[in-house]
Amino acid sequence: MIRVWPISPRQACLTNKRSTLADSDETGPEDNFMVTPLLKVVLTEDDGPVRERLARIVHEWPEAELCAACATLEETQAAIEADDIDLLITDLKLPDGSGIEAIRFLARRRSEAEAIVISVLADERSVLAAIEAGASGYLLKDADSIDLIEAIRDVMAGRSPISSRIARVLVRRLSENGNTAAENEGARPALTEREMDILWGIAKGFTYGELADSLAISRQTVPVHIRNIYRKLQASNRSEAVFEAARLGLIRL
Amino acid sequence: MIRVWPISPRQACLTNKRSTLADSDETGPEDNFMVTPLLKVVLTEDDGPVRERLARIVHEWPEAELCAACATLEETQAAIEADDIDLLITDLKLPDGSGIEAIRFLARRRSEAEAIVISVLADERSVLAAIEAGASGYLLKDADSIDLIEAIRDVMAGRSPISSRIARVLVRRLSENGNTAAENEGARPALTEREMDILWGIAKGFTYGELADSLAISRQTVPVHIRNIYRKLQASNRSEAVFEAARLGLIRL
DNA sequence: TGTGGAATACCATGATTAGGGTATGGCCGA
DNA sequence: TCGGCCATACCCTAATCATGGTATTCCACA
Repeated sequence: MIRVWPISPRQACLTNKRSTLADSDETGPEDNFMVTPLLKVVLTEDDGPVRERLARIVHEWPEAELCAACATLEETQAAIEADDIDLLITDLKLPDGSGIEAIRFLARRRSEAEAIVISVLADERSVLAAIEAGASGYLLKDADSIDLIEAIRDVMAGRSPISSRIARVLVRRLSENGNTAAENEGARPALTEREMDILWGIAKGFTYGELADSLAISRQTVPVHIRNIYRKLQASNRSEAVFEAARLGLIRL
Repeated sequence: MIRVWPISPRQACLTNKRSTLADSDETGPEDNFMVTPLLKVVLTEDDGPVRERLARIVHEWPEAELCAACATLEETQAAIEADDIDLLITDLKLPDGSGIEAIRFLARRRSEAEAIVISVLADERSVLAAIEAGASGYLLKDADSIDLIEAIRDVMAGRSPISSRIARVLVRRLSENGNTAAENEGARPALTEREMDILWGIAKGFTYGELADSLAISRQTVPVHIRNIYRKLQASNRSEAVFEAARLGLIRL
């Protein structure tokens, strides 16, 4: 079965050139439309009734083809192996492992496929692990009524359907980065330009002589700068200075 | 005017301990409710008609008090100064600056206040800057119809109302972290436990003698491990080894 | 069951480098 | 004019690097 399907940003991005996609489409003046096979979906959920309910939603949606409805990690991996799927919708708590492993498995096989998590878990570890594994969507099961089709449309269009409670975890994580960076900014000792040059050389393992040559200064001047760096970083030798500098973000790694 | 208001996780978190938080799931016993004044809101939006529309929504909502409806950054900062507000709803593009500055300003004055961005901007820089400045919500203006009240409820309950297109930016950023970490995992040389001990000591600036003492091994053994570390990290001295180790994420800073 | 390899540990020495101290002078902005 | 930054110079001690070795344990593979 073949259907007309609007090009998603994701798809356009994934094949190489947009022109390839556009050229293969002869259905009309709108080159935003192309002939696309059904979206191949695998659904994983260990709870039978819930799985049935979700499966029915996907199944009744004419734009997708439900390749498999799995209850375990093993089944899911088999389903991913068996078929080049476009989307995995998975629970996290599975009897034989975590849905995160399924997402990783999918990412390795088909990096262009998408994954949506549907789970009751909202703790930071689960959420971040799922995102880092490659999930693009994360819906909380306790939501009054998950609009699964809306979520699928979102994710295939390059957006991320995420419950607001889950989103808070992401926001907190990212804002922490900002805060710590900003805090360190204040506590960061001010090194002079020359000292930064020297610091870089130290990190790269240069000796006094190499440092002097590369900066075109006297060999005897180098250790003076180095000692000033030690004082400012409260270090007493090179490796400690590099460690402190890295910790304070003075050196970009 | 005084109203009964459920404790938000945010508020619970600020008052004291996490236990309060866990118990505060909506319909619990009476001590989950407290007497609270109206939510004090400042709204900033440079486009007049849009501002009027949003202001009316907030104004007509009985649970909030609209302290000010501003068109510029300056007005916003003045409004924040004038009143201990609970929530800032702001656009990013303002005639005299960025709404991000308003968020930063608010974070400095009242760190417990929340901020929601409503903007047409969806680029990574704007989104991440807003989040790092302290925004908890980010709604895209092109959304068909923003449910502002729902967003306010979300954010005051410790959730993060975020448009799915914006969420994708956050997801991408966080999953990149995961990927680079995972990639480095592969390229990362495998140091033995002993070598990691030694590496730590090096980073802290220990000498051979201190290293030997702290690990209870012979002074002569230390340089052997160190040379092995150099070989594995392709370094030729201590500082370079620390630098490489930090770069590869072998050392948590 | 044996055997190779890796990791760990120990020993020794000469050449090189780093670290600490102290001193002097030029330059520039407050 | 003073202080901070940069640069230069010398000397001495301590530490490191690159070499040589040898021995033990443990694990994987044949």
